[in-house]
Amino acid sequence: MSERISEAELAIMEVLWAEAPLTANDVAERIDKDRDWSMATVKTLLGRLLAKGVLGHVEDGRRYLYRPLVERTAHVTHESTRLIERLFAGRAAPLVAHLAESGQLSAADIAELEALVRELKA
Amino acid sequence: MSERISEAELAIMEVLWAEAPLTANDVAERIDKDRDWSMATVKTLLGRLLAKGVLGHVEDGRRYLYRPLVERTAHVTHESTRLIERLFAGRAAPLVAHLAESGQLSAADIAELEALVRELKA
DNA sequence: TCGACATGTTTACAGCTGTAATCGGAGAGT
DNA sequence: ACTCTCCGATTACAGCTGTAAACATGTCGA
Repeated sequence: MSERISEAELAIMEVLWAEAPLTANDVAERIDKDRDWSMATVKTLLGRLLAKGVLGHVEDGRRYLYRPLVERTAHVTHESTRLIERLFAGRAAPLVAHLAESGQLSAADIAELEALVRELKA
Repeated sequence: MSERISEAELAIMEVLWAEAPLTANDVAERIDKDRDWSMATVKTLLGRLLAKGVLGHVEDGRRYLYRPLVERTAHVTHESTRLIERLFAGRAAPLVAHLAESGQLSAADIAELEALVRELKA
């Protein structure tokens, strides 16, 4: 299970994670405008996601209502884990250390981390 | 610049980030054994990485000595940023929060984070 | 000098991706 | 009943990936 979701497919999933079930048309309307996809593209991607088993559909008259079959959280966990495995030898802390060293942590991030750590210790 | 490095290509890069310059043969020898690649595969990947401009080579007699042209750190930053942008709206703290919620932080990770946060505040 | 070996280059080929156009069938309007 | 329209399904096609075989060429031992 847990087929890979590509970049373009992710855009479709995000729409359906935000709201479901939706028709193909609804999805197309909600896709980030500056992606500028044709309806055909949206239909292709919906088809592929169905084939991959990460989307499901129920018939509604002559069209489908699509809904996600995997949760966003599961996907996020999957992708985060992959990154950590590939680039940080499977350990999460070095990722955070790297973010800090490469200046990718804002003051707000640091404050949040501090609160988070306090909770984790509790 | 900064062409995408694929999964298989990354294995080659890791070898060269660990030690360079190396000949194609050296690289093949150092590739993780259980990846079980033929010499041909290694040669193809080296060629593609050269074409992408992330590897450089100097001639050494009739063969090449390959060396990375991008630093591992730069690549790691690039990939981390991509993940954070795609799945966490560009904010780093939610990533860490997610790792915590999905139980991907070991006790050691938490200890490290604590130390890290203390340093960041300083 | 001649064949074996090493090494980079070219070609191969299936599967995935991004991006679509086109086809075919079912309703809707006339 | 006939046509227009909507919608999923099929087909298209180039570029990237994973994995490799075949080719060309230069070198080195016999």
